[in-house]
Amino acid sequence: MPYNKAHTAQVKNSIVESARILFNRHGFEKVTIDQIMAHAGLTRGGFYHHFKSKEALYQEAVMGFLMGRGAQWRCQAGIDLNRIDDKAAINMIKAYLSDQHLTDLDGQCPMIALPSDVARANQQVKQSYQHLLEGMTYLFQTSLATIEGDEANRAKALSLSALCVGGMVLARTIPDAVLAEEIQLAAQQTALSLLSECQETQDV
Amino acid sequence: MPYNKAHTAQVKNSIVESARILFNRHGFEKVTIDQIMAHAGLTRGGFYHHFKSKEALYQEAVMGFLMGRGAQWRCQAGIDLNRIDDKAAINMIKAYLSDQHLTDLDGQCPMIALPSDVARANQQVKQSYQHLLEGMTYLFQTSLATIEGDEANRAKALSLSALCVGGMVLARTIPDAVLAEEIQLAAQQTALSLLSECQETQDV
DNA sequence: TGTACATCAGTGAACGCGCGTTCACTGATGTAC
DNA sequence: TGTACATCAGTGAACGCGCGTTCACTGATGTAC
Repeated sequence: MPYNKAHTAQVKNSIVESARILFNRHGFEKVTIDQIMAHAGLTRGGFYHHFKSKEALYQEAVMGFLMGRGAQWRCQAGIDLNRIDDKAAINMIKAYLSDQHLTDLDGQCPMIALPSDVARANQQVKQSYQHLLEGMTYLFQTSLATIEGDEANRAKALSLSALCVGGMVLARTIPDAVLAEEIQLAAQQTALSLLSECQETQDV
Repeated sequence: MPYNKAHTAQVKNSIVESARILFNRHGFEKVTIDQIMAHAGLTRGGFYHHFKSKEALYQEAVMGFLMGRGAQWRCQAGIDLNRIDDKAAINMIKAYLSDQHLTDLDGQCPMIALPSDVARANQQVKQSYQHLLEGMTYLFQTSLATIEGDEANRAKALSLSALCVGGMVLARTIPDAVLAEEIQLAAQQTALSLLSECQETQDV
């Protein structure tokens, strides 16, 4: 009997994590299996012991963010998915639309790093992407509900997601760093004012 | 003397237009020069009489949208860049965040169709992308200025751009059509309410 | 008006490289006895 | 405790295909005379 399951799982996980980082940086097409395996300290051939194809890995890499690097990210931002309070939305907006998130290409949310790549990938990859969006929207919606009750928050939660992702996608893509900073800050400011609107409603 | 300049320009333009459509649909990497030339009714070899490389074409394809398909798009939306009035922002939001724009993969704004592709392309391509964003932001900012004067509109104009692009990028990428529709409508609703905020301010 | 000709857009075969995938093999692991 | 062995993760060479780019050639164009 060779190698225990823990070892196999660990190796597989390190391939997924390497892939996630490299896809984030260079996109799905431009990253080769060689590069991914080398990044994980392995060689090409072993790849197909762990994955059916390159695209199967893609799906796992996008999906893996939520529980892997994303969990770490949420922790730093002071967000606990099991206890979403009125501060969760504010924390999310500030952390998502931050300089640090914009600069950290490796750890960036795949919704920012890979939108047009995913739009052309297979159904499973898109599904993973959708899970990320649903997670973010759920967080906003639940957090908003603690402030002003349930109704009419759905649209606001979706808009906050769009503002977060849109602001960061644009900031990441345009070459002028000053303009990038400006749009990221503007989006943050508008998102926060959409939140405080709610609190005012509550106060009245 | 072979062929006049008008003919050459026309052929070049049809290659750029074919490229724009195919890039929009399948992304930069997945489209081959063969496919582009065939779409334009030509064969492979002639390509290098018109462009230095595939990436040079990419830049022209993104850039070309503003004056080509984009001009047509603005016209349908009732927007005249030479006369930006208070209705321009409303028209833009309604047309940009519309079902028609979401469905029309070929004619879609490259800011939606190609964000993560462009983020990894060369400086010129990114510059073209930035021009598109600047054009949109300029429209919002100028339109807002007719409502409530100049100050503090910059941030709002940038946020509207982020909301428009973000809403459409997400709607385009997620596989659930119902959710896609929902986010597109939510973003539109929020964008329009950001505008009417301004008008209320003006009334006071 | 008609003909020779210079130009260069357009053609399609060929080149060369890179990458996803396959495959025969090696050798580390841990169980069986 | 020690040894033989079955398993399969990991290796690296090889395959085959596709694509960006090059190149020698063709032939349509429109000027020159």
